[in-house]
Amino acid sequence: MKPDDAAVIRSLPLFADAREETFAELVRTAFLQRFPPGVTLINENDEADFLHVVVEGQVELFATFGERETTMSIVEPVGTFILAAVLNARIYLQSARTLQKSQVLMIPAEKVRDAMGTDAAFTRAVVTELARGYRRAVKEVKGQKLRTGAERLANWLLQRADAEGAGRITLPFEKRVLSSLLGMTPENLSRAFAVLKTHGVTSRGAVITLADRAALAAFARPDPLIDGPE
Amino acid sequence: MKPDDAAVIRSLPLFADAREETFAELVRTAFLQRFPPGVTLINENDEADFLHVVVEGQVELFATFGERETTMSIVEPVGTFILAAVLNARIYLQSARTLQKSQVLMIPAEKVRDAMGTDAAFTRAVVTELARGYRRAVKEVKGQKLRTGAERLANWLLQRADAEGAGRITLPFEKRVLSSLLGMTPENLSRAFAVLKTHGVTSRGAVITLADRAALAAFARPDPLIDGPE
DNA sequence: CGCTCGTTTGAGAGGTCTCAATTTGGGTGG
DNA sequence: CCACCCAAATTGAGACCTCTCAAACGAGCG
Repeated sequence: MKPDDAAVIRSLPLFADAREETFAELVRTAFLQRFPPGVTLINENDEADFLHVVVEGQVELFATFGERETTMSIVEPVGTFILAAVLNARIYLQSARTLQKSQVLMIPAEKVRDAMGTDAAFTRAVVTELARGYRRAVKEVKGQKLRTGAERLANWLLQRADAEGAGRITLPFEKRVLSSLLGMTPENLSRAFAVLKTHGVTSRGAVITLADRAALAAFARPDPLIDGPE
Repeated sequence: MKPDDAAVIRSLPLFADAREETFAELVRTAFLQRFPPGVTLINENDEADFLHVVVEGQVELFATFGERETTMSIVEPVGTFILAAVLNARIYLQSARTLQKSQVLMIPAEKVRDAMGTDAAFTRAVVTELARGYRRAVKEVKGQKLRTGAERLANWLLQRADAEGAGRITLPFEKRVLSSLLGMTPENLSRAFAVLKTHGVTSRGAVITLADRAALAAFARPDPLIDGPE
């Protein structure tokens, strides 16, 4: 691993407060691997062997039930995934596949658990990160149960626009993935976009333009208790 | 608080491994309050002041979006709620109200955070409990996105029947609450029960009978990665 | 006994899904 | 650089699921 990769990972909330020895030991025993797009990294039902850190690229977390499948989240640099399964030494609830050429750091689960026993600051960071993820999942449930598909899309667009600080968004992945992330079919996403056209949303390919933010917000009714990043 | 109440709380996974002083301090500064049914204990958007432990009765966690409302979970003795908000000193994402006459222990959030700094075993238990809740929430998302209403009901019934070890279930709360917990309307729950009639499910009032577990399971396709308790 | 509230049933509208047919747009190879 | 090609996206039709509104039913309680 390159020194600046290590520096970026070190700056993650999860590792920033850890002691030097703790971080060194975690990184020393970790593997940094490159993957082409479309590779399955983990399968639900497998034992949680590694904490994963996306250093480069894009990873999709998804879940299945019989033949049905849904996208649970997209992890981009620098983000971690399946912390909970690692901590409780459980099996994965979600599968993961690369959407782009990616670079992933894999830290042995055992080392993470060991580090918690010896580094209180790291443990505190783990708690904070876990609680953050927990709250994200709760918000996801709220969005799914309380909003329609078009509302979820509208709020996703608003959030994205705010993050990019513009009225023009470029989708970071295919619409098919977005539809699954929002809990609908690709066909339905198209129709949701058609609905939002009456609120100033136009799309050409992957480029979405929000002509009237206020009108879209009036429809979406964004709520920090559902849309907030944490 | 009565000594045996303290003993029950002490036996919770969250507190079982804590040092004696830690537990004593937490309980010493806590309030044990009784509430009649229908009382709102906390409101989403309020600051997280207390970790709540349901000692007796039944508490409903719910969330709202505009005029819409949905039940997030039901907490029964002895269970805790809103741990994540307490740990990260954030606002509540969910509201809570009593469904029955209840007794709730309220531990000041600050004391919980303090205890984590001084008691590593307690901290470890907090991590485990958090991760458990996180995984529960992920499973909830999976169920909502991957299953139909009737399927969610069927799996809920199977889980309940297994817990009670019988083919006959008595609903622990109103069907209205169950419908909201499962993410549908009361009318739709009735129709879901009608669907399950063809799979051996009959109901008279709050008493549900599963005549043919195998047939119901064939319809529900229970999955430990969605239905499991943790 | 009769009220009240939860539940059920019915009808109709809206939302979502599947299947199928086009259209679009990006990527590749000539 | 361009034409082709294929996957992704859109559009349409019909079925299914879910929601709302309304009314009837039933159980529990005063």
